[in-house]
Amino acid sequence: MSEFNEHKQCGGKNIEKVAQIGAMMPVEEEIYDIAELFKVLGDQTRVKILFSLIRDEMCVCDIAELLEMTQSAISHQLRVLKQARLVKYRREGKTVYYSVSDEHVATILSMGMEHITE
Amino acid sequence: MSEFNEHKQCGGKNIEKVAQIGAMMPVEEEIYDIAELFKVLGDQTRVKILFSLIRDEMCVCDIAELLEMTQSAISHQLRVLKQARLVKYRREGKTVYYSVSDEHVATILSMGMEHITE
DNA sequence: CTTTCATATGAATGGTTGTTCATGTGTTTA
DNA sequence: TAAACACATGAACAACCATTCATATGAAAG
Repeated sequence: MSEFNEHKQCGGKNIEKVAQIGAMMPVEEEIYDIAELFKVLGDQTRVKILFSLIRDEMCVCDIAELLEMTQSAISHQLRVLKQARLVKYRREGKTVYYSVSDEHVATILSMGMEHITE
Repeated sequence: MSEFNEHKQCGGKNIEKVAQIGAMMPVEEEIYDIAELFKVLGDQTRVKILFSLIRDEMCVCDIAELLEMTQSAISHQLRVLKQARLVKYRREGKTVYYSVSDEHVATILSMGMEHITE
């Protein structure tokens, strides 16, 4: 029990436990992808954009007006969200309408909302 | 002199829609907190730590050994996770054991895992 | 008390990132 | 055709961040 859990210069005797938990760890690529996903969600502007698009699709300049930011800044962030497959778009003439890629996005955001309100 | 009204046609047509969606937006403080939460989750090292602690509590040097990183780096990241209330700790002599603060953490991580595997 | 061990922390640094500015692309209209 | 419009994009810059290094707590053992 505890006599096999003693430390010796930081890391001598918990080899079993470390190996066991290490075996359950997702592979490096999955870790990378998950961190990248949350990194994309870790920005106020992008969170605001997603909360907007959850309600209804919107064109770029309407998002810019809503968030009181430049069209360029919004466009840059939409690119990041698009690359993370969090939003999709459709073209209608000069206008491009963005929307969340699926209902999964709303779920993740509401999980975040739940965590901060407790 | 609104620099946000540069796009005349687009901004003019959708005033109602913009106002409507703006009214449904979470307040600034909630947006900030949600973005901060995801920012904490947006790092490979912290994701690995959380995936480890989901299985069982662990002391700092075991985490360092598992992830093949220095004790200092792990300690710094545990501080970030602790401030975000994602992990808790208990002291036992010289050793400090960390664990996830609640089962909510596993839910958020599995949501991320779901999104990247499609 | 002194030493050793586990962990915490401050400072420095190299790398990353969000916004701005200027410009480019593609579409519609005059 | 040319002009106007909606959006995209490259470069630059300041702000931020994760790790390293050195050092500081704090607890148990000698």
